[in-house]
Amino acid sequence: MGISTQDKIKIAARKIFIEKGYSGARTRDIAEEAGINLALVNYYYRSKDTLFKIIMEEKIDELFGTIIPILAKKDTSLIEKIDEVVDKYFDLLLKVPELPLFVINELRQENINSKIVNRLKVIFENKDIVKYLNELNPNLSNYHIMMNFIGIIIFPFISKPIFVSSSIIDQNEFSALIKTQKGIVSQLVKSLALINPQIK
Amino acid sequence: MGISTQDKIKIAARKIFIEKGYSGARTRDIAEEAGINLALVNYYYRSKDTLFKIIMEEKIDELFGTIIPILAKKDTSLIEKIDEVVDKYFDLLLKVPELPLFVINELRQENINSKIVNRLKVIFENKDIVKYLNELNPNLSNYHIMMNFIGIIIFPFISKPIFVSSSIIDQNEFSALIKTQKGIVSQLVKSLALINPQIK
DNA sequence: GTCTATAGGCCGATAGAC
DNA sequence: GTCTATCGGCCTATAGAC
Repeated sequence: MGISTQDKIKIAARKIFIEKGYSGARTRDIAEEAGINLALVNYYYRSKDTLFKIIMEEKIDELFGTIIPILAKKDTSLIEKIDEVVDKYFDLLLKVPELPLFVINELRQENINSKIVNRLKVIFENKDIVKYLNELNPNLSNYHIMMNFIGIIIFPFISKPIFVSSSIIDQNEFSALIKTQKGIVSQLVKSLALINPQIK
Repeated sequence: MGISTQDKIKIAARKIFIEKGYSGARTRDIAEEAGINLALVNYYYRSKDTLFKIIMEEKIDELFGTIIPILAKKDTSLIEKIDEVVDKYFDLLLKVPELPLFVINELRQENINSKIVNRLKVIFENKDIVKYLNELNPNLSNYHIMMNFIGIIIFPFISKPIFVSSSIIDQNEFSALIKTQKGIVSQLVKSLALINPQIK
């Protein structure tokens, strides 16, 4: 069984939108990448905008959805949760390193609809998650913990373009760096426990 | 003395490019923001592309140039250097929080020219900087130290869109969070010294 | 230097044949 | 469902008047 035309378009759209962003991507790029006729993009998805919103929603779920079921579990310790989240994120981000930068960058533009906003709110205001994360360091606010927790995990992937597109390192060296980075991240997240915002 | 037309265009271009990225920005937006006639953009800067490259170079210097003179100083301790870098970055990024995301995102596209690449290389391969930073943790490679050092400082600003555009927090709350974040970042950078990539 | 007007090309979207 | 052809609009860039 081959892939349906509709799915070919979606697969191509994922690649092109992530690569070039909404305004940099052309429906012609997507059609070419999918190996189908330009008119079919509109036939199946009505407009570039509709297609983009579908991809965006999917990617937000992929990026933030990973974290919910793990952190909300009731029978694991906080340390186990952290290790599992770091594990899962590195698996995901090694496959799609551009994901965090794509999502964050498009969130900044006004392409957002209320559906996406609500999805984010559900994640960040989930009471179980807030409660468990707070155990990490009671001196810090929920947002600080959340911001630093997520930030420490994803920043190696966000900073990738600095090192790779400037040819300071290449793709292979980046992959090697990331293997060590995983251990660093794991320890760094746990060291959030030691931080006291009162002292300097 | 008023501002020259040429400068008005550059000031407007900074704002528009940072807000919308290269492909999302229109020369019409820039002209309107500058309060001048559309044709003058091309009169003074020949093309959108030329103007963009000027802004980009300026912003890369702003973002990465800050770090060089501080880290290369010979008469300050590593801890003093870290504190000064964190200080300077927070001053800068409180004024232009969108700066890191803008630069990194555009680096990812192919808009780069060799001039910019070279500038990055000069920074990341400066022997003094490499030597001093390595004192922080001899168990880690230069790139790991550099990546984590820069990453820890800038990720609060990069993750801003996640929290702000989803209305989880607003601009004022973000500013308040950032004040505490500065202390966290300072301690987090120093805790890189304790990390051992061997253990898990 | 600054304006108006427009060229020229690209892009999203659709009409209509098969 | 898939194609070709094309429309209409927008965007960068420039020609030419002042």
